[in-house]
Amino acid sequence: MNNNRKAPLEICSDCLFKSICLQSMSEEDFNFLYESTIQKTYQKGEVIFQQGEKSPFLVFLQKGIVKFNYVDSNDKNFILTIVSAPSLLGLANVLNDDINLFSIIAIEDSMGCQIDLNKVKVLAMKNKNFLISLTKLSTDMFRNSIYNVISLAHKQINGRIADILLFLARNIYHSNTFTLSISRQELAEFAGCSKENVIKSLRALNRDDIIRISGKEIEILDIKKLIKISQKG
Amino acid sequence: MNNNRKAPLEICSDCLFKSICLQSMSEEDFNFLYESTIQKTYQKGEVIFQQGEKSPFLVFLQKGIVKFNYVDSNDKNFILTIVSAPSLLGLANVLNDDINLFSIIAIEDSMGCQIDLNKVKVLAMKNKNFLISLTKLSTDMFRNSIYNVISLAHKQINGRIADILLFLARNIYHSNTFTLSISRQELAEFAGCSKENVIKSLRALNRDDIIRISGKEIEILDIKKLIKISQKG
DNA sequence: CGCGAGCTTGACGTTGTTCAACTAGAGTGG
DNA sequence: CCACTCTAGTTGAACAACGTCAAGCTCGCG
Repeated sequence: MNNNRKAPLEICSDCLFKSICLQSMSEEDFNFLYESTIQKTYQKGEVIFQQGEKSPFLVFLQKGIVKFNYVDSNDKNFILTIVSAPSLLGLANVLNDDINLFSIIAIEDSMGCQIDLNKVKVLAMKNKNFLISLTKLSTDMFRNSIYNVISLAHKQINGRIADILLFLARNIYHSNTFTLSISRQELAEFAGCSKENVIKSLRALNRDDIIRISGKEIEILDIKKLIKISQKG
Repeated sequence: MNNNRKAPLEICSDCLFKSICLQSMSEEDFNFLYESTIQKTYQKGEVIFQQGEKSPFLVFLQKGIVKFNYVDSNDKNFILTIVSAPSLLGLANVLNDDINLFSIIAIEDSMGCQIDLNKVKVLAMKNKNFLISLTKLSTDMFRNSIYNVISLAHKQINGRIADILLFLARNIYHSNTFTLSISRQELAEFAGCSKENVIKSLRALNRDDIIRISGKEIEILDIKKLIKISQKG
């Protein structure tokens, strides 16, 4: 497999994950972790973690964008959140070694390193600063998810679409102009509504000169109005 | 203040929090924590953690039921979840010492012990097993919140009310017959809809002999049908 | 060129909100 | 003891929001 190789040290020399690790562990411990690390590329649509299965690794996403996708008992898809590199994926399973609650799927061609979960556990037990770092990452996720609950549960479509656009601009694309990595259908799965209503909401924002859309190209023209719509719900 | 006293060791002898702590720390360490612990009673409606403030303590809820309440910028209330004793409250702030994201408010007369957060941190740094226990509790919360997101975001009212009734019966009251601790309005804040629709949904379930309601008394008669409604959405 | 997937639009029915009116029970003061 | 008031609960009607459906469109690709 050409998308699956041992991470060569040279390109790892400026690896963010390495530098984060070295803040809380010795070079020796990092090399112990690094030994069994596998660099992988993921094409758009490829599943990194499969809902319902166990995964004996974490993935440090070096490049790309992924969605957290939950499929319910009626085979409906829900996007719980979208995450861009750099990010450590799979943490929800570090301490409880349960099956994956949801899938993580690339929505852009991505690259990441599979890190042996057992070794992570060994190091976390051995090194409290590393454990604290992991725990912080994990609780951050919880905090973020609360805002998602509130947005989804209690705003109507325009407010939710505004939320999502702001989220994408701020947290994923880091720009007010971006090319959407997901379809209208997936936007609907994120917003918790039908794709038709996503379209109508986007059109209305376009008509009112708050955003400019052209296919998957989106530009936020008036971020203050967008924030107002988000807050009003 | 008569609702605020040093926890006397005698009634603490069969304390669940103590026995949990002693699984991962020495008696000496527990006494260090215990020294500054204050036992408090909270009346129904009393705020235990205030959204927007910092709280230099955790609370181990020994008795009672509380709601996690978020107030948004439009002064609307949202109940994020309901938790019953025994439970450790305030954990979201252990590692990130930010302000409280939401309030925690008693919905039944309750009793809990305030535990000094700084001492918890000292012990968590010193004792990795304790830190792991705390982290597990914290990630459990995250996992549970995912199901909440899905229910709230993507089900219609009957499904959400069914979810809430099942949640209350299983996780809070531990019985299919219970006396609601919250008003219809609060149920609406939990379900993310208007109180009128909560009432109509409850009436319909009552009419179909799936539940029996009389004021705040609720009895689940046909749990299988209720589960079916919950799954159907 | 023609196919297919994703996108878009409008019509229509369903679901949920808002509003206003009414009821029941609890507390208060004369 | 009776008004009076306050709050929570309830009901129905009008209206708005949203989902579904069916049809047509666009664009990339073979």
